[in-house]
Amino acid sequence: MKMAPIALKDVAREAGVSTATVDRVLHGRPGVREATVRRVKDTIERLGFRPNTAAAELARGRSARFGFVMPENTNAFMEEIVANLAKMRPMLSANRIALDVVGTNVFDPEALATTIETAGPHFDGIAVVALDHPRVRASIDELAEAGIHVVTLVSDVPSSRRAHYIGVDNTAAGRTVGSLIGRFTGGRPGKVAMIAGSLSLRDHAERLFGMTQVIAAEYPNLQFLPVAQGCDDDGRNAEITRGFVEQNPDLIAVYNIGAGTAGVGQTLIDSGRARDIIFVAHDVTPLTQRYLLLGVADAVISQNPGRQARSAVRVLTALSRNEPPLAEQEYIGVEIVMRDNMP
Amino acid sequence: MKMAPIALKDVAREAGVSTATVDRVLHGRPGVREATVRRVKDTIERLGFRPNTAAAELARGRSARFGFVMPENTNAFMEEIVANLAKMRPMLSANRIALDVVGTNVFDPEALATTIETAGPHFDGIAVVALDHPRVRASIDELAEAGIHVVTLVSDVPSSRRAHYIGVDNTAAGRTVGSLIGRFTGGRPGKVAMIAGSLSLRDHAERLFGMTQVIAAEYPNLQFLPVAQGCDDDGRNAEITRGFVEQNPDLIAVYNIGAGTAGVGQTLIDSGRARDIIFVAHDVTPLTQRYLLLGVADAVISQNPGRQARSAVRVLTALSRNEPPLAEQEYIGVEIVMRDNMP
DNA sequence: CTGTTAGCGCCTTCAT
DNA sequence: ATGAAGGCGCTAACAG
Repeated sequence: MKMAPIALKDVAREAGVSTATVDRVLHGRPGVREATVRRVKDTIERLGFRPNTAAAELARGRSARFGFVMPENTNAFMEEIVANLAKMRPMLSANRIALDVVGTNVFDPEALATTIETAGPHFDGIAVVALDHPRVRASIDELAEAGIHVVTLVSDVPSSRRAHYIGVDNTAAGRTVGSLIGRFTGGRPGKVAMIAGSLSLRDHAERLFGMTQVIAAEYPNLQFLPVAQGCDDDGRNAEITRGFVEQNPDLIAVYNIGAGTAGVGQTLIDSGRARDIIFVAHDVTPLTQRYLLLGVADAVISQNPGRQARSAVRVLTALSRNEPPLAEQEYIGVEIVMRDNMP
Repeated sequence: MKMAPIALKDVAREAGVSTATVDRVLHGRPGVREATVRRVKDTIERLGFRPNTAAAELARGRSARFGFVMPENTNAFMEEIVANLAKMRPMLSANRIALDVVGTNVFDPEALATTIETAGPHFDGIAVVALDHPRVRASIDELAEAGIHVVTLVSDVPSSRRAHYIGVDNTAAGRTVGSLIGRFTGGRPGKVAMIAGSLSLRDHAERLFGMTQVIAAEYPNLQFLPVAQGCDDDGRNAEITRGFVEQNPDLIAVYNIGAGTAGVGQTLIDSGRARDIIFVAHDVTPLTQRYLLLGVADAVISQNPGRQARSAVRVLTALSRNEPPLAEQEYIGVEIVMRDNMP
């Protein structure tokens, strides 16, 4: 007892019009009398008709190509995103959508903007790991103006015309770290060290802001050491950390805001104080997982790269079909990963 | 300069066979000489052909109907799942897949098993919030035997023939809570109270196990009070909590393993010790969010209901198409939610 | 303004 | 063992 699903032609018959007219009404195309529109809409409503996606896709026969503008000097996190994109390719190509990854120096506004402007027009939509800079913003706006969908990935340019930001709220991430460190130190007094890659990176600055905000307001037992910048480099970070450890016997917590976690971690281990000093870092990698297991790191803040990759593709796909992305589904949260809830 | 994508007919032409033969090879159907199979496969490989999903779906014209066997006396978490399923309906019906929610008493093995056996055959696949009980296991195995895909949701029956479990590792969730409480108490001595709904529920028992395991092994400063069972009921939980608070001036942490969090929370607030006693509960709801904001709750463990709903549908869909679900994408992690990283 | 018609790319009888 | 041909439900070009 399975009845055939309602098709467009059923609506046409019931409404006493042709399928072409129903199609026009369905897509709000002009050239249909108001009265007819109403009648068709009523019929659609009455029959509970939903156009078959597969048929529509096939008939439209259009394909899409999306570009991902990613940093060239890959770190583990970015590599994960790229790897996940690669993993989706077969499935996507079965839906006639193609993905290209374009490498660039995302730290150089000029280079990034040029890449966006040059590569952008080849695509139906692009995802950009963006630096928040006027020059970059202009290039994004220009593309958007030209009808190419732009989404920002991992790092946002809030004031631009990007259609969507896929990534976490870095201030919230920082606040979370602040609370974690505050709670983990349990009221004991001591010094807290923060190591950023570069404070001219929006995400690093925001994380730092959130973290210090919470600690300053709620954990008077903790004192900040001056923020260091290590360019996300293991060597520099190791040196910086060594300085902190040696000069501060009362060092109680370290927050590595960016990459270069190996440099920080190894120095803590070498100092013999790894298990006493609270250490919070970002991104789940084999290294940070090991640190969690060993008790070197106490928590890792993660922004699920796989999910961000899939989300970016979904959003770009939705945009190129003129459908609204489902905000709730695309929300990327700040994830706290500890030893016991590692993926 | 956009070249037409490779279609099945291109493969047919290149291989010197008909489209029907290519189709047979593509789906491993019999009736093709070994040599031909090889030739066609090579051609597919060489051209990088991927069958167009939309066209395949359309031509197959099949539809699917999935059943969700859910608890009848809804709690907020289950309601969220149902609400999310409802939200997906329009999109799914455009893909010719329908969803039915079947209510039942999931705590009564007999009732649950009967529902599974009765409702199951009407569907192409079902998702069950399952109780781990021989009677239930048998009904799942029977359905699976009959070729109906079964996935367990939220609560697993590991030894059954279910094709997939969509939910968190509750032992890991418990261990996470143990670590959180251990860290948050920062070495101070005190008593820890645990309130379960019922220890005959697998998930509650597992959470308790994980939590006590960690605390017993790593936080000798903490002592357990005897586990209470409050049937996930606010009233019972309030009473239980009152007992704990009044009789233990050194109560330092409370873990509510199941639902009925309002009962626990309100009692803590009334006692005036809410901010001093560490309180960890499960599931993000308006209530627990408020508790986090107020400092009544210190952390909430979440198993994203929306994600589980979507995952269940994706997995059932994949199964009914004889495709393997993508394990990585369907992994549901234990999420730690604190005041600063609330969704 | 509205209808006719020819596909989109694959699957599925039915022949051969 | 293989091929020919007719859809699946919707869209778009072209008539009228």
